[in-house]
Amino acid sequence: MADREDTPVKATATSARVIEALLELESATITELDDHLPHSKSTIHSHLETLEQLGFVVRDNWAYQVSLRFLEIGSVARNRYPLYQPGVSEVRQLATASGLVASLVVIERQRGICLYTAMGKKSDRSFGDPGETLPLHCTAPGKALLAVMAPEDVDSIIDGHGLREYTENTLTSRAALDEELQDIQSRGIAFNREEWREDVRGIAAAVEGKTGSPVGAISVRSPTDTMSGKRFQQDIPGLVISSANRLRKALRSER
Amino acid sequence: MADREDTPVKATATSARVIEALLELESATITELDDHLPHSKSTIHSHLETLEQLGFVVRDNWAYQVSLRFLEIGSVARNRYPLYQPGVSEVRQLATASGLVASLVVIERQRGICLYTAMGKKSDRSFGDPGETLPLHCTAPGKALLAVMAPEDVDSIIDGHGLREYTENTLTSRAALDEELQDIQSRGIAFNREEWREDVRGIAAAVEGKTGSPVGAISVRSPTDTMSGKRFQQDIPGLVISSANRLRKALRSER
DNA sequence: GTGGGTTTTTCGGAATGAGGGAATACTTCT
DNA sequence: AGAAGTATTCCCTCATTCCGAAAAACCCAC
Repeated sequence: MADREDTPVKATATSARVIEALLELESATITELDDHLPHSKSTIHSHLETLEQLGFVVRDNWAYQVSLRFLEIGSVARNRYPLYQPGVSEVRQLATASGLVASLVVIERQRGICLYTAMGKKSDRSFGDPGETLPLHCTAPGKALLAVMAPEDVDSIIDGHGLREYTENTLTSRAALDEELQDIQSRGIAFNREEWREDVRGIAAAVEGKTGSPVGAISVRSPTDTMSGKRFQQDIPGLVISSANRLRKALRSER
Repeated sequence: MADREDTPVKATATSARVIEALLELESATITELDDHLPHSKSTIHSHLETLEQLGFVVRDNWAYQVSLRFLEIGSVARNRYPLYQPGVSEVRQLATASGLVASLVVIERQRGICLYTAMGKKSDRSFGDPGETLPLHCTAPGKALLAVMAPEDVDSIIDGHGLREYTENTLTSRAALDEELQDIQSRGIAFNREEWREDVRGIAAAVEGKTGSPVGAISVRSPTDTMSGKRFQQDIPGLVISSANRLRKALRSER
């Protein structure tokens, strides 16, 4: 979220700010938006009316909200990923086999983004909604993806986002991260030991395209008590690796 | 898609047109967009650069595409619906029990919109993506919703959209539709007998809020050969009705 | 019903920014 | 290297965005 004032088309940026404010407030009136935005009420009113006519915003009396149009467009964006269709069934199977939360993650706009999440028996759905972003340097799928990326791309991402410390386990030095990525690269699997959130461990494997560039990662996560010992070191990693292998094969046969 | 030239903020409408063109073309260059849009290349370039900076569009060299940001925002829009969370598990259960495709549908912007779709054993995923719109007058969930709406709202929807004929079974006269809605209202269940697409039958029940206004519908659909006779008349309708009842109860206990 | 407080919507005017066309930079193929 | 096609920049003009204030709509209590 750097400077967003230098866009060529300012009015579109204003509309985007209105949408963003609607996201934060869930549902808002014009006066509420007026408090959260550096614009006059009449301006906000114009943009809301425009966005409503275009179908991006719905109003219930005086409460404005973002519409499901975003979901429709988002579905198109998601279906574009060749990983998606074969990934869904693979993630479901992985969730069932492990009993944990399994996700499909891709990289877009230098961020990790969740495409799909399936839940196993003993999992609570705390996060992992489609479209949700997750940091790359301190999650299992994020690190798995970084490990197969071109070094210059990794540099540009780390330079842009830094290595924010989420927990005491977060790797915050570039050297430590590089060493870890080397490790992940040689083993073909990435671990997250409560580096992002307390009491959440994760395991992930990246899936590369034919050029070696990453197309996504498949991952599972769970509270620490269900992810420790041999289960964390061998059993679950085995499931993840074979899922990733099946996915690679499915992708290769498709195109 | 009526006149969209009279929006207060024209630049936002232009950006929306660019996004829409990107949806149709899946992925496009500036010159391709130039052919599909009544704007100069420099204008299109400005809007694409703006949309990219705002995160709504991504580019891979010269191919522009809509981004997963829409999915993220769409998720927020979807989670706003109180029907969604309890509906997902109900739809899954219904899909498993029936072996067919089950969906959760709501009304927004005078259209039926699919919130979630689950698939049973013998179902192919031909349509039903989240965010997908479906006509109201010739689908089971659509008719179920119309049947519990206030008459004036039904009028305004029919007036706005008409009764387009999709197949020879589509109800195209207002009188026939009204009679059908009456029927649905008294039975509490709606049927679609290939009125929208050939060889697709559907069954749905609406879920009303405390004020009687509809909050959504739960439905199943399948090719005709698996939906006929007693199965179509009794077995599946029974499953749908009990699902809807459980959903009503779940909604009532939540708030 | 009637009226006050609140919120939305309309209206005009001034400054700015959107948009078109042509020129330039870039990439890719021959 | 040259050519063809593409993206990007530049500049100028007219339309438009944006604001502030006034008007209208709405909700509440009385």
